[in-house]
Amino acid sequence: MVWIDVNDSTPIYEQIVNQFKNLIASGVLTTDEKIPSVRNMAMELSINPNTIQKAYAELERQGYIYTVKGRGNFVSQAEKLAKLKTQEVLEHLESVAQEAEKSGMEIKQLIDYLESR
Amino acid sequence: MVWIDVNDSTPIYEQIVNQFKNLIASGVLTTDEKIPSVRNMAMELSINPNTIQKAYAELERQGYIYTVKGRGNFVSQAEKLAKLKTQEVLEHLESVAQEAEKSGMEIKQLIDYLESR
Amino acid sequence: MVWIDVNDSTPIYEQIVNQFKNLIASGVLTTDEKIPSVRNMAMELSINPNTIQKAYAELERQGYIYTVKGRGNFVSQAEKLAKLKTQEVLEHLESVAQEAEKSGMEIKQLIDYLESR
Amino acid sequence: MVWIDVNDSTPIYEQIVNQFKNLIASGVLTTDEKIPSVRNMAMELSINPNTIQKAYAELERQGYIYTVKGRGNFVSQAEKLAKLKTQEVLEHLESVAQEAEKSGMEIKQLIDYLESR
DNA sequence: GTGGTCTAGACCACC
DNA sequence: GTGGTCTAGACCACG
Repeated sequence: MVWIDVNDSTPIYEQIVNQFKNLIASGVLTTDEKIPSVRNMAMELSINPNTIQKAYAELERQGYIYTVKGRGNFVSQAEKLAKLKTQEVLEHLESVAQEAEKSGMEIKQLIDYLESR
Repeated sequence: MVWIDVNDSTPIYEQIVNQFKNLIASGVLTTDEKIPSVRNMAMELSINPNTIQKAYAELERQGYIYTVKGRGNFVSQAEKLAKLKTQEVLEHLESVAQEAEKSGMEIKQLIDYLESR
Repeated sequence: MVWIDVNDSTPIYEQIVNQFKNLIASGVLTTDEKIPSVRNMAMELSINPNTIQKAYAELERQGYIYTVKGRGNFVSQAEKLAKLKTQEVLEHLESVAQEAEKSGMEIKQLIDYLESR
Repeated sequence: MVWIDVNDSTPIYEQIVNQFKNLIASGVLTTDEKIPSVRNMAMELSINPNTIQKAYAELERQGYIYTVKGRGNFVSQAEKLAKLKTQEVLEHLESVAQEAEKSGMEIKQLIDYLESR
């Protein structure tokens, strides 16, 4: 369900965070569903438990999951989260749009690219 | 012409690189134009010359400027570079598009956003 | 495994880069093998860590190694790199060939030299 | 007869030295022929006379030209110089050969390349 | 004055 | 522990 790419320069914990956000936003993980424990996840990916811990803490901070001590980590209300993620993607899109403008491109070029994909 | 944002977590040298790439791509800096010397730039921004050095080395590596020892740094053929930068922006756009798909969004949402800007 | 020659006018970081490229191309270092950490290398050669850093950054840029933050630097797919290095050597050979022609020599002289080595 | 390439990272004075060495070795310039004065050369190439001075000094040091105060600079015995240059080229070839061996290549590959040019 | 390299020492993010 | 960035200050080659 989740995997890591050591060749990718983005921090491992961040790779994990991103993948969970995608899984939740796309509906693969549903509201109140339990996600793997820190230990299991660490063993499965054979990485340091601290790294998983950090990823889960970040997911909780951003509101994607909630923690119940002694029971595990669970997905928050997924419908709301989909909107959250959508907004985040649009913010990234906004960044690209601004980058394009700063370098003298027209927004139309971006639209053309998306349509021709 | 160029400034740095200490609150921005991206490395200073990278901020400088990006700004020069934009200035060149947008035609503000023209072919063979001299850019500020390492020392002047460092004093103006009150940061260490080594940091500017690193930024300029990266710009040269990416082909945006060329260096003449003892004389300074100069803008490469700007027309070609604009295309280079355009391609780079489209790659960033592609990343966002893939991120959108992974989280269950439709590309149309992105196009809508761009058109309504 | 690696050493530096202070009498050599080529920059220290470049000497290190070249030696690693040779070690990788010749198969002494194999795919995914870990190379010494920046700090260890610096202590062993008793030079500044920044210089090693620069060398490793250059090796990564040229695709010979990849970096995992917090873990270290590792050799990329060595088989492909051997071809890369071969191509580089042939480019150097081409330079010599052109130099020979400019100064009125015959290519045959070069071949004779290589055969009589 | 001689020109400089500012985009080339090799020092200007060295570019001039190399070109004269080639012109002499290939017989374009003959024994005791006068070469342009420092001033003329500097004006023609629109560069600093000091740079030409440095180039001529280097050529004299290597035995390619000799200076007569108040009269100018002249080409040394060209036949000997051709051999000198030949030897230099072979030394460069030797460097490439050693580089090839260090990276696990066969000398035959170099010969093949030269023959197929 | 220009860029290029190196040292010494520090701080941060990541694992 | 790892690599990445930055500062401060120095020396060299080049023009």
